[in-house]
Order: sequence, then C-alpha cells, then structure tokens
Amino acid sequence: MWWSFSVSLAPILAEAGKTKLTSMYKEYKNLNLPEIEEEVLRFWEAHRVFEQSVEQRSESDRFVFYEGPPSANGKPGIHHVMARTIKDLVCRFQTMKGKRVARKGGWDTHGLPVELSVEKELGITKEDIGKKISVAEYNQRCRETVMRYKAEWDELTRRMGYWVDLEHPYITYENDYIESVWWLLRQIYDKGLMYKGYTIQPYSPAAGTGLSSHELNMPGCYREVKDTTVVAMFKVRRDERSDWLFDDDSEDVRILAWTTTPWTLPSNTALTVGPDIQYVKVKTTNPYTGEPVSVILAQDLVDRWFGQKHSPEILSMSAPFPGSALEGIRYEQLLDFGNPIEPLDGATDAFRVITGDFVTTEDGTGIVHTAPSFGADDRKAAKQHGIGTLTLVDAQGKFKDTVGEFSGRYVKNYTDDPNYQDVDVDIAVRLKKEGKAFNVAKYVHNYPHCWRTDKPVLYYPLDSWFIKTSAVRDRMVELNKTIKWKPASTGEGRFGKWLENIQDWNLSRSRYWGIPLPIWRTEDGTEEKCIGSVAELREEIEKANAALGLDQQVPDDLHRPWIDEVVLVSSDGKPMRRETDLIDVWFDSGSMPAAQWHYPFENQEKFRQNFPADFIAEGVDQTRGWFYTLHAIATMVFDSVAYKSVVSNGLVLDKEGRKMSKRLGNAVDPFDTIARFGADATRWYMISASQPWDNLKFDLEALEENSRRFFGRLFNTYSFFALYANIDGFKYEQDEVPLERRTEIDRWIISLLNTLVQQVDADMADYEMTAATRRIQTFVDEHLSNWYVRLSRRRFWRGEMTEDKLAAYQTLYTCLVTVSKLMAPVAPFFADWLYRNLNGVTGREPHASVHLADFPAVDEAAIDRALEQRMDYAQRISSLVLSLRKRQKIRVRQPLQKVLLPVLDDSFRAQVEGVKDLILAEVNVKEIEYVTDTSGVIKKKAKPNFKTLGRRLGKHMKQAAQIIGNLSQEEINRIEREGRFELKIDDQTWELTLDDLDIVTEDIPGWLVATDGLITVALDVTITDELRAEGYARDLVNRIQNLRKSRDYNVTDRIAIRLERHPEVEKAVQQFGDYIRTETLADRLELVDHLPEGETIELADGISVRIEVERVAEKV
RNA sequence: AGUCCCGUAGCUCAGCUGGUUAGAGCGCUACACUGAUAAUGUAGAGGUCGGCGGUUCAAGUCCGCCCGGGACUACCA
Repeated sequence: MWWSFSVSLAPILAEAGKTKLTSMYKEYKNLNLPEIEEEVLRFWEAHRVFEQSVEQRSESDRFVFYEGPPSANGKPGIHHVMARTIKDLVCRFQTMKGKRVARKGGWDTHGLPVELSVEKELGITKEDIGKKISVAEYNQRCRETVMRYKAEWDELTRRMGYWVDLEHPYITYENDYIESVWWLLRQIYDKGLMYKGYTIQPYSPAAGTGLSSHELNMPGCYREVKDTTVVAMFKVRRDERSDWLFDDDSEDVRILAWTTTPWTLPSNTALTVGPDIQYVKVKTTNPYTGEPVSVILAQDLVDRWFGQKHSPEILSMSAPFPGSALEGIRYEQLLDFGNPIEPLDGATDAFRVITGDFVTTEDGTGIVHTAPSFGADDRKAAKQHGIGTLTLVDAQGKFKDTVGEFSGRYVKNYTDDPNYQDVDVDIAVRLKKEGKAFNVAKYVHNYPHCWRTDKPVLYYPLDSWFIKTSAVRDRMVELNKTIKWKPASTGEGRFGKWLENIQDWNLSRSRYWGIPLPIWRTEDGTEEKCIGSVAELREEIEKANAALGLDQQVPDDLHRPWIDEVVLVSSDGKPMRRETDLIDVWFDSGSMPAAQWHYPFENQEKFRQNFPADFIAEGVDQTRGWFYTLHAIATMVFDSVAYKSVVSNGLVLDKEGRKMSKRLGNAVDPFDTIARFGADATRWYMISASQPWDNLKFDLEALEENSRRFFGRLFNTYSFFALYANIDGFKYEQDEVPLERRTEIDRWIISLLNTLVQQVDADMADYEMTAATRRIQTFVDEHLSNWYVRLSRRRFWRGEMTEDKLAAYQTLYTCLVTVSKLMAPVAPFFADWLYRNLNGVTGREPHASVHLADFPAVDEAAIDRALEQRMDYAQRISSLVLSLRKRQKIRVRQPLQKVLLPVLDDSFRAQVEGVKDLILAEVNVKEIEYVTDTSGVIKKKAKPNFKTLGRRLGKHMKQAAQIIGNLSQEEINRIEREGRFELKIDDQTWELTLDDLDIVTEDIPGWLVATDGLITVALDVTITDELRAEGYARDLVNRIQNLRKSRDYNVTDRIAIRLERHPEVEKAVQQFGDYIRTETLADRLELVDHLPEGETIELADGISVRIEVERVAEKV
C-alpha cells in the first residue's frame, strides 16, 4: 500500500515496572487476535504481570473472591470459559479500581464421578471394592485419576487469560483441608446440629447402595414407566369411633386408597387423610365380586372413580365430612402375614387412620396408603401419630420369607430374570379375589431409576447422618436477604424459596473416596465422639492405646481405609469405631472459605482478611450446590454470609438452543474456538451477546461477526492513528491542547468518552457487564470510528503540525488509551496490546501493562450534554440530507447550495449553528438556511405530551389527543405566543402549558423534506452550472487520487496533469483549477486537445476523458 | 409436581419506574464513498412484541391463565 511505511517491528521492550519506549507505533497488516494473544501471554508470563497486579495494591483494601473448585477429572468445556470470564473480569476490574484481589485456585477432588471413572476403568462395581481390590488400592487409583485433566485445565486457564493462582491452590483431598472440614463439622456437631437418623432414602437394590440426590438427577434417571396400580379397600372396624359411618349392622364400609407400588401394600400400617379435605361415603358394588359395599373417598374425586363407562355406579352418597372426622378409625390389616409391627420411635400401633398435611386431592382417592418403611412422608406422618411400621422387603429388593406366597419374590426385576413375574400383578389378583380391590389399572408415570443399573429405585429406610439445617432455616433466610444476587430472581426465587422449606442435609455417603465422617461410636451407640482436629485425634488415640493396649498412630492419610482402622475408647473403656460413612462432597467445597487456609490451625489472619467473600460466580446449577453449602456452613459456623454478592450465569447452549453434550456432538471445543478466534473475541462475545444469567446460544458465526465488528473496527481505528502518527512523529510530547481550544468534534468525543467512563464504571461495579460491553462497543463503532475518525480524517493527513492537528492526535490517542482500559477486564489481551502499543511510544504512564493501570476516572468537567445533543443533531441532520440526496440520486460529490432547516426555538438554532461546518462538510452543501415560522412556509403540527397529560386527563385523554392533533396553524401560533392553552372537553376545562404539547414541523410545502422525530430538513436540489462544475472538479480530484494510488506514488510526490479538452471539464478546470492542484499535489494542470496516450477516466453523467499523470519529483 | 429463567424482524439481542411511529447489529436488496479500502457510509424490504383474558385514558412493559424452550429441586401416594 503506497502510503504506508514499512516499519521494523521493535521487540517488546517494556520491562516490569518501567517502560522503555519504542520510537514508532506498530503497524500491522491484519488483525490476528490469536497471534496477539500469544505474544501478550509471553509478556505477562515473562514479567509476572498477574502477580504484580495483585501485589502492587494495598493489603488493607481487599476485594475478596472465592474460586469454586472445578474437578480436573473431566475435560473443560466452553461453558467453563463463560463462568471463568465472569470471574476474571470482575476481579480484573476491581484490581484496576485499586483493590487487592487475591485469587486462590482450588481443585475439587472427591466424589462420585471420580469413583465411577475408576470403576469403569477397572471394570468393577462398588461391591468389588474390598474384595477384588482393596480400599487402599482403590483410593490410590482415585487419587491418581482425579488430576487426570489438570494439564488441559491449566492450559485453558492460561490461554483464555483467566488470572488465578494455580501455584498455591487448595486441594480437597489433602490432610490439611480434611482437617479444616473436620473442624467445621465439629462446630456444627457441638451446636447440636448433627444427628443420626434412620430415614427413607432413594436406594438401588440392584446396586445395593443408597443414592445421592445428585445421582438421582443424572440425565435420564427419571423415566416413564408403566406400573400396575391398585385402589385397595381397607375394611373399617366398627367401634365407638367409627359407628357413625355405619347405616346398619350389615354394612361393609371400606376406605379407598390408591397406590402405584402395590408391593408396599403388605407393609401398610396406616391410612392418611387430609384433615380439611371433605370426604364422602358412597354405596356401590364391588366391581370384581359384585358384593354391596360402601367406600370412603374424597368428595372431589368421586367423579374419577364413578360414573365412567366401566366404573361402578353410585347407589347413594353421604353428606360430606372432613378428614378430621375419620382420624383414629381403625381398619383391618389388608394383607396379614402375621409379621409383628416394628416399633417406630417406640410406637407399635397400626391400622389406624391418621392425618397429614401432604395429602391432596390431585390424584388417587384423597387417602394415602401409608407404609412408613417405603416413603418419607409416610414415615413422618406415622411417627407423628405413634404408628409402627412393617418392612417386608429386604435390601436386595425382595420380599422377606415371612410374606406368605410372596416370600422371596423381587418387587421389581432386579436380577434380569427373563421369567420374572410382576409381583404387583399377583398382589392385585389376590386383592381382587378377596374383594379388597376397587380398581386395578396400568398407569404411566415418571419414576427415578438407578443410572448405573437402569433399575427402578426404591425408597428404603437407611441409617444416615444429618445436619439439622432446618433448625437454622430462619437465619439462613435472613442472611440471604443481605446477599446481592445477580440476577436477583435467583436469590429470591430459586434459592430463597428453597431455603424457606429447607430439608435436613443428608451428609452420609456410603463411599470410599471422600472425607471420612469424623465420628466414632461405641457399638451400642451410647457414646460418640466427633473429632475436630488431628491433634485431638492423636490425644484420643493415645488414650485408646493406653486403655486398650493398642499401638495405633494417626494415619499419614486421613482417608479410608486407614482412618477406619483407628479405634478410640469410651469413657467407660469400651472401644469406639468410626461411622463408616463419608461426607457429601458438597460439604467439601462449601468448606473452602476456611479450609483453603487450613483454618483455624493456620492462617487465622488470612482467614479474617478473606471472609466473607465480596464476590463469587458460578453457573445456576450451583444454586443448590456450592452456593447453598457455602451459605449453610457459614451460617451455622460463623453466623455470617459466605459471600456478599454472587453472579449465577446461565447455560451455554448450542446455536439451536439445545444443551451441549458429547452425546449430541454439539459441544463446542473451547481450545479450538480460542485458537481460531482468540480468547478476547470469545470472552467479549459471551459477555456482550446476552446477559450472563440468560442462557447463551453459542454461535461461532455470531462470535466471528461480533469480533469483526468490535475488534476489527477498533483495530482499524488504531491502525489509522498509527499510520499518521508515525508520519508526523506524534509522541504526545507537546503540551496538552486545552479543551476549550479544541474543535467541537474533539470536545464532543471527549465528552462522550467521559460519559462512557462514568457509565461503564457504574455498570461494572453493579455486575452489569453486558451493558458495559455494549456501551463500549457502541462508542467504538458508532462514535469513534464511524463519526469522529471519519469526519476528522483530513485533519490527520493535511499539512504541517498545527494546533488543530495536534489536538486531533491527542484526542484520538486519549480515546484509544481510555478504551483500552475500559475494555481491559473483558478483553485483557487486546486491551493490553493496544495500551502497550500506545503507551510504549509516548511513555505517558509508568505502567508496563494496562492491567497495572488504574481504571479511568471521569472528568466531569469534560462532559458537555449540550454538545452531545448538538452532535446528535448533526448526525441526524446529515443522515436526513443524505437520504434526500439518495432519493434524488444526487451523488455526494456533487455540491448543493443549501439546506433548509425549520427552527422552532432559538436554542435549537444555536445548537445547530455550533455544528454547522461538520454538517456542511459531511453532506457537501454550501449553507444552511434557518426557516422560522415568521417566514410562513412552515407547516406546524401539535402533538399531546401523553406523559404529562395522561395523569391529569385520565379517560379524556383520547379526546384531548384528537383536539390537539387538529389544532390549526393559527391556534398553534397563538398558543406559542401566549404559552398557554385552554382545553375544553364536555363541560370541563384544563389549563395547558407548552410543556403539555410537542410542536413539530412536518412539512415545508414545495420542498423535498425528510423528518426524524422533531427534526425536519429540506434540501435545495437545484444544480447551477457552477455547482455542476465543482462537482466535476471533485470527480477529477477523486480519479486523480485513484491514479496516484494505483501507481504507488508516495503521499508527498508532486505530479503533473494533462487533461483532454472537454466542455464540462474545461469549465471545471477554469473555475476550480487551484482546488484540483492543491488536492492532488499537482504542479501543473494543463488542458490539451488530444491525448491519445492517456488513460480514460469516467466522470459523472457518463462523461469520460483522457488523462495523463506523471510524477515530477520524488520525495521521500 | 414445585420454583425460577427465557419466548420482540430470517438470525442474535435492546427496550429504564406503562405514554402512542417497537429499536440495533447481522443477513438480504439497492446504492454511495474511495488518502482507514480484505475498510467505511446511506437507503429499502422485513414485526399479530408466544396465545388468551384482565387492570388502565394508555400494555412489549403490570396481573392471571395457557402454550413452547430451558434449568434446578422433589418424599407424588
């Protein structure tokens, strides 16, 4: 390209802490973000920019951030780029605002996914652990596996520009970490918030293990199944309590209860009714035996079971009565196999109607068959009412051998027996035969399955340790209200409402690779110890060694199996063994505020400085995961929030809006994306495309487009600056041109820039990063590139270094440097590249990197709203004029005489006057003529101001709008003169002022006009001979410049021009010869009659002429 | 089943505490500019603001119900 200098690219000279200047702004042919980023990365690493950015800030002014630990057991995906971009940009922003933001990394190392991948690799199941492979070996494999993809994670971290300290991360499997977790558990234990309970939990008989809610919620676990359902009839015993139900001695009264799990019917011990639900007794006949029978069910559900095609008929129906009336009524056991009632909290009563709030009339009969061993609600209700239980199914999922003909039969086909007979069906058949079935049907519903065995889960009573989170519910709710949630709805809704009916936290996991529950018990459970530190464990071990004559030591590794071997001793000398459960891994990560510092055993000061966090961020899926466990533990142990603000980002979906998954093959590879488009473009796209808490439809094409638009334009703007600044040797060495001596457009862009700084600062502080990026983008695209640079181009390449030219350089430089700082949190690479390219030449700031600089401060004095409005007028007026030219097909190079601009008030006129020159230059028109209404050519129209009038007029608004819209010219003129207007509707009168009306010009009769809101523009399209000649002159200049360019002449070369004579061209040369010569740097411009050697050029209106251009002297 | 988010032009998204002509970018079409040119500008077409009902003088915006997409949670007999 002829005007560009070839510049040898100086190597990076900036050193840590100080800047060595380069002499030229670097120029580049094309924007290559990935290349820039690699270079910037090398720079950051070589000069430890991250470390410096943290260390240079005061210890006493911190912004605390917690890193949610990822598991390196799986590969990172594009959604991790999303979450980490948010974390990173907030931390970088706060750093630039002067805060010290330490970012300690962490690794989540325990849990099911790790265990499973090991089992898969070894080809074993959970049952094999301790048999085919020792627990020690198994855990060793887990420990090795857990960091499998650490290299990928580290590379992603590095390459995406996520600044986090990975040299000193916390790792959840380390003894120090475990010890802190134990300490936390001990605090909770000491507050009486831990208990062991025999509760109903999801259980997989096929796998022989309880399942966590996590496991139950793995994709595909809830499946549609078709089950046999039974409405069973429970025969009421007649006694004092139930007597009122019977009409006569022979009446057979039965209570109806529906179940989708008939195999639980032998274990029934109660029936639960809703105390406030209305029930009725219906006389009918048994559909299977034909015997007369009376059945009790909810009134609302009568229609469901009666009156249909094949359903029994209603012979008579009682008046409704509330469920509370049924309470205490006894019934005969449905299927009696002579098993004793097992005590539940000591109670062994059974076969009685009880009440429960959970009963609804949504389905079934409004009466719940209650088997306390197989349902959590059932168990709760039974306990409340002193009912015992029957557990007639064993842990393998088959009936015990005391259940008559059903003994030994699996309740579901857990063994893949090809001849499996559905026991539900057989139970139904027996009930039908015995006249105890009211209805038997197939029913399709969702039921959870064990994701590993594909078999239905069973709810089964299991021993577990719980944290009584329900006891601190109110405090958690209260503290949550002080947390700033982004978006707020997640905090109030998903999280808040969930807290309000929080369940106790089931801590137990019967697993191997995790933090062992530090509780030891005597065999009879009468004494237990919760260990809160290694020192305490050592003491207890020594005590036990002495008392029991053992030779134990604190294990080097606090995991199983070593910790299981430790035996402690009770106060009366009995051995105590550890409860074999591990704790829920979510407790691990929720412990990190303390455990990352090995608090309270070390770093007490550090912990105090870093608790609670100012900010955390993760995906919404962590709402009930990490966000919850942090909150719960902090509430229980420290009576504090764990974080003051939290951003929960949405999912990253594919461009069709589907969830990304390996299975669908629509997962986007983060490494690939970054390598192709750059980390900055990826980050910028993710943040600017949609609010982080909305789901993002990730589309590579959109990313590319966004990158081209924003980074491309910013790059072009920089390139433009660098090109001319190098020619002029501009290094910002001269004094600052005072603002008041700069031109309108300079002061305008600086005003906008300061407004931008103010807004972006506020947005970023409020975690509104999408708004911030969009504002920056608008500034760069629309204002800086498309208006400021475009209109200021001439100032940069024309003439010597005048004050105006200097002001232009300074202004553009300031804009670029400031933008680099504003964008630095989101696009750290390009921002630093831009900053260093600029500051590396001028040395105006002492920082080697933009990330060591301060976030820009607003110069409020530079903000000039009137000027911003003025320029907005200029843009709109220009746009209107251009659209008029367009309509008339008059090229912009053709000058026109004047623009007519109706002005309705003096301030508008004054405003336009201030930007008149810009408008005229932009639209190539000679003058603006202001038309006032005194000239009589303007047609005015009045519109109501709905905002001010609506409130006052209320329902008369419609009529008012019509009256105002129909006001005549004269009336409008009068209103403007008097400043008031009496509006009469019906009998009422309102006194309106000019504020209540918008008066606009819509038309100038006889002229070509265009309107945009309140601005109307008319264009004089008469082309005089002189204007035409000037148009051709401009065409000529343009064609000659093109020739210079295509011939690779230097910008400063002088030329000689010979033109073939042509009547129009001759006029142009005669009148505008000087202009042509000046513009094209021509020493001579001659007209000749024949120019056979010349090139042919096309001017407007189909004129073509021959021309000869040659260089007269070369200048370098 | 509950809770929450989303549903505005072919695509991606704006639209503040309700105010009358619903915006932008891309894409498409046409054109201009040509000393930022693998850049830039202008114009045009394109919308039942998911649907129905309500509140209001006025609803994309507030309320209710429904439909569709998504997430999380769950002890649905």
